[in-house]
Amino acid sequence: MRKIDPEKHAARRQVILDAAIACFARKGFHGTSTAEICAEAGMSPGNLFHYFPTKHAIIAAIVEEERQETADFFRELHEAPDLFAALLGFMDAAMGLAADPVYSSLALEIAAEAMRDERIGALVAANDAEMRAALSALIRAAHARGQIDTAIDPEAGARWIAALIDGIFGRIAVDPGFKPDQEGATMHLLLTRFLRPPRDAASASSDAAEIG
Amino acid sequence: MRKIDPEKHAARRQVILDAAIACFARKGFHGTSTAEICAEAGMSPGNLFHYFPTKHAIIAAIVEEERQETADFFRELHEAPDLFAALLGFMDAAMGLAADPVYSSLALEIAAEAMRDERIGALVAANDAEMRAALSALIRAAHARGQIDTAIDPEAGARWIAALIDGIFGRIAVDPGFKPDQEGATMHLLLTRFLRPPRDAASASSDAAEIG
DNA sequence: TAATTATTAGATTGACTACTCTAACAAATA
DNA sequence: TATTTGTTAGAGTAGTCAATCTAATAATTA
Repeated sequence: MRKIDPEKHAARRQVILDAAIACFARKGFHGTSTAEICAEAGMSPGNLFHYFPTKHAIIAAIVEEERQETADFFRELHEAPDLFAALLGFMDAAMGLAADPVYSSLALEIAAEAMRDERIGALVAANDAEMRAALSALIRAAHARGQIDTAIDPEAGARWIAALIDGIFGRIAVDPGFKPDQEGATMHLLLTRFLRPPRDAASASSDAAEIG
Repeated sequence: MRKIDPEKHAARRQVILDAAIACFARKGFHGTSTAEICAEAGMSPGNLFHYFPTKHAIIAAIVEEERQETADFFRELHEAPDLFAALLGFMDAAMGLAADPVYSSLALEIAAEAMRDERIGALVAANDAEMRAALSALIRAAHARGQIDTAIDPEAGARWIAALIDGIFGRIAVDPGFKPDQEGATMHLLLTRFLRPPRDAASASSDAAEIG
């Protein structure tokens, strides 16, 4: 008998995923036919459906791939001496990804699909929760080292940092004048003012008073 | 002969638009068939296509409707005595809209469609440019009154405020724990620290130094 | 009232959809 | 070598899609 070669199998799956990513970024999930993915991947529908049972399974695999990549990125982040600087580095990396039109189109498409299809929604929500958990852990560690203002609640801070990342992708989608490589300075200023510990106790408490 | 009654005509169009909004929010633009819109609107396809030549024209009309509403909102904003407070009010209103699942689904769907269809993309970009122009004008006026830090460039500031709004909708899409009515305080803190004039000149310049 | 035209219904069309089926081919084991 | 089984192709299926067409009806004006 013959056994399945896991490496070859995975490589073949990846060919399909890469083709699907290109198509979904170009025309969206529902705007792409399985025939188009077949053409991009250079294979027959019989072959494609040998590796994925449904079109839905393809986008689910893409979301899972995404999760892996984000998790890998965070694994290295905690070793940095200055955690606030590490956070800025993470945000710069997010800007770099957003600058890639394929990546940003895909991210937006997945977010939209998450609202329509609750199976995708659950996967995306899990990814997001994982990222926010890493971010709030980073904030907590930075609190201990005095690198981020303890007035910032770790969970709330993580949420708004995540919102800012979502916002970057939103800008790419609707604002052709938003150039990631020129917007880094303002983003750093925003994050610095939002998160950095105040120089003296008085100014921190007066900020808090203003938001009442 | 018989002339077209503009009021009746507009009302009938609105029935279709409202039905389409409900459908698009539920299942997305490409996930919704014209037959579904007909069912929701309670009319035949012949009738629907009497008022809109294509399905695309329907979503285009929805985007235009959106533009009107945003413009109306900004018209009143400039008369406020405290422009920073007015901005916070605007952001609170955005959070209120985002809390409506129909509105937020639709906004995300339109953003995703803007990346796929350049005709929609152009409409959405025009809306966004209009909103950012209003925001930067508000920042400039606030500069003159000392209500917003002059270290914030009006255009860059407007871009990142817009990014924050996009981010709110992103949170709604992927983070079920994001409750708009509980996140206002952190948002106000972020905006206050980002935009408010510093209490003394020294701290403003030291912020600037940190982002180098 | 007669003529005109806006409005509406609903069956229909041809293209397209995700996916299946059958069968051939290729590789690896016994 | 013989056999098993993973891999591939491509025609085919049942159904859906946006949009059209024909024709009937309702409202307005002359």
